[in-house]
Amino acid sequence: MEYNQKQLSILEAAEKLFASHGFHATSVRDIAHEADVNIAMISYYFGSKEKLIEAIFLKRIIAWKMTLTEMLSNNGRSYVERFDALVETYVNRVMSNPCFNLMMIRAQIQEDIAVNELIHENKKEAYEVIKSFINEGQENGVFSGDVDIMMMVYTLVGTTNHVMSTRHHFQRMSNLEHLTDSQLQEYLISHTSNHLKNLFKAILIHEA
Amino acid sequence: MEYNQKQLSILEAAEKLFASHGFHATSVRDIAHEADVNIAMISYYFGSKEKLIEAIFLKRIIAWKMTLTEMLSNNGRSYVERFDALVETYVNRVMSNPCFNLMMIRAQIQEDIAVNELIHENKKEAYEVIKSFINEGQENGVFSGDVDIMMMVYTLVGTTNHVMSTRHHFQRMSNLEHLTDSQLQEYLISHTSNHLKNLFKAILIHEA
DNA sequence: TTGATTAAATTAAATGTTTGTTTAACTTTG
DNA sequence: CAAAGTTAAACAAACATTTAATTTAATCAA
Repeated sequence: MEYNQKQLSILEAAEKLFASHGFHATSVRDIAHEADVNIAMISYYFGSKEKLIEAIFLKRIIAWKMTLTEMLSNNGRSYVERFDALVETYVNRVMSNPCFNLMMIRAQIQEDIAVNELIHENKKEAYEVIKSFINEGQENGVFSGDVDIMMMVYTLVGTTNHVMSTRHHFQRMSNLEHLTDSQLQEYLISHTSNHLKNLFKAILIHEA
Repeated sequence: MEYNQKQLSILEAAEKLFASHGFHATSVRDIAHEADVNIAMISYYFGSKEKLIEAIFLKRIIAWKMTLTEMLSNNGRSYVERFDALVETYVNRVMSNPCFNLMMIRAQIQEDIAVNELIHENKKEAYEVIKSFINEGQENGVFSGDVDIMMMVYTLVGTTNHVMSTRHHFQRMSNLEHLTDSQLQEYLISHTSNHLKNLFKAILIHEA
């Protein structure tokens, strides 16, 4: 799991190219060129193009699982605070790593890719963690009881993914073409997470 | 624009294969085989693989534009009724045509595909139609004034797309594996549109 | 209704390019 | 000096597209 500099530049280049052109449209030659290494190094280090994409997913998925669990099990903060943190952190993470998340979206659509099962298992685990958290909040009377948690998670993920993956459409439609890429990213993070937090609170929090 | 039976079976086969494997992973040989026509017929009728995908998009986009405009400009129904119809019809349309909509999602992610500009123009048009409708409802005091219409549309599209594109993950996570594909589809349509209608009404309708 | 003529439809085969991967030779490193 | 790293070249397979030959369908004068 420890990668040297050459392996890391291959992983980075592959993530970038797989994200913008797709797995099949990206040749190992393209990756080698982008990473500035010889073509044979990819087979040498990763075995094959398929194994390469698997390595990319594993690296990211493990990192997210840790963040999620730590974030929700932190008992120093209230349920609402932790829920807000969940939305904010998720949105931030997706917007800050467009390349990887585009790969993720693509892989979920594709049915014939090997990493698909890996993704499903980890999505399920993540969902169970969130569900337990909400259920706990419901038992403590903080969250409303008649919430479809699954659909709420789908709205969180679906909205964020859609904003991220069509961010340049969004930019043009909102007349934000004067913003730089990082300014746009900042705008989308705050805008999307505020929108979602409002939306969820409207159905999740008992009226005072 | 009038297609014969052979052209239609090519279009149908291509839509199916592009959707499940992606544009680049689908060879014209695969399409020819699925459509049960000779390989050369695809170049003969559509010129190239690129032109073929453009033809598919044009066919669908024109149909949706008509539906949307008719639906919202129907003055026989109230604003709320028309808004509900918008959500319901959109969700229904996406869920009932998974192949085409997966192609759409894919194309929006991909930056180097020719149809991308076509999609952007039509998304913008559709958004303007919806925005005018909501604004009209706001002027008439039916809808709340402080709604981020753009983000709401992104939640509609994002949630629906995400449910549709990961519908088999959804099925497994919800323990609905006993349902047939068409039963699942029906379940997802009602479930998703109800969820979204509730969500939007919570932020869109003035409290009575 | 015939037979000739022409354009459209259809085909198998060939084209030249690009693909992922391997090889075998070479260089660097410990 | 052996193991790991690196390379250009070679490999067969698959790719989109074109070609040239053949069949089908339509038109129309006799």
